[in-house]
Amino acid sequence: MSTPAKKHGGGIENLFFALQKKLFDSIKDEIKGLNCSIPQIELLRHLEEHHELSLSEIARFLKITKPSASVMIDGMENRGLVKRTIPETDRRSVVITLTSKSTALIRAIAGKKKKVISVLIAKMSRKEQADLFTLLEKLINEY
Amino acid sequence: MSTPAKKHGGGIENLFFALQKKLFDSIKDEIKGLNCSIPQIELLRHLEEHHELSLSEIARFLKITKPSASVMIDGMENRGLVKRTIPETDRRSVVITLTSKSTALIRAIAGKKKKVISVLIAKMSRKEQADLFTLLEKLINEY
DNA sequence: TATTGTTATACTCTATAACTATA
DNA sequence: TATAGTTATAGAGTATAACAATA
Repeated sequence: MSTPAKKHGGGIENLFFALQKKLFDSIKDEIKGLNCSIPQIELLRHLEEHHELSLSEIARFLKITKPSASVMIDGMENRGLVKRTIPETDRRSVVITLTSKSTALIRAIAGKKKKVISVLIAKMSRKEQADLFTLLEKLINEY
Repeated sequence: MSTPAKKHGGGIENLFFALQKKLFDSIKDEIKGLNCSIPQIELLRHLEEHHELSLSEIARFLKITKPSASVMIDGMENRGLVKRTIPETDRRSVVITLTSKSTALIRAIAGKKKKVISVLIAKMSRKEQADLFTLLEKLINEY
């Protein structure tokens, strides 16, 4: 009983990474056709939560460089997904916000992601689902 | 008690995706400098388990097209990480195998991935770890 | 004809280096 | 001088279309 998980190629870490790959692959399938990369979707979700972010904050959140973030925002701005504003308080900086178009898109994406998870947990009992979420929550909050 | 997880922006699915992002970000940090992308590492791990794979099998596993797989293998072959062989039984196909260099690399990567997980679960009790792994295992095996 | 893989070409994501504008 | 962001350029990863070799 001291080694609870031994499948998927030899260790508990592989269990996590197998799950991670499956989630990743499923999301890719689901969002195909929405014309939005996974980092872009993460950004939209984060913007929905924080309402406005500077370019530096976006780069930090996505763990990419500022030039990369700048280019990404260029593309998203051209597609009408975000808006750049220069605040009067510091005219060097840029504030990025959602648009009505991206607000609608977020709802569509949230639905597709929810679908991935519901398939994933469909065969677990209510009790198992509750236990799993409690443990995942603990894991993430302590990280 | 019917909705066990409500943090991280409003739903149980976000818990999964928050975990997924954290794992992904951590792995990226850990493997920085090894000069290997995450798909390439997944492939090496898969090759270690299956010993040899055709190009089509690789494309299917990574969920990329055959031309993309071909290009990826070009790069990995140039860096001495895989070897192409043409089997006598079907001279259209290609068999990809590991090299001694990549066998060593896999060990290094496995260590780094293990480290990510050990940090992640460090503050959980043995009982919690065991419960979590049992549930994750069930999740993945039923998927 | 069907299958396996490659080549040609193009687009997206990311990086580093050098730059501009503002503080 | 330091900070926030942009532009120029390059490399990796991926795709589609067209191709070659083998079955």
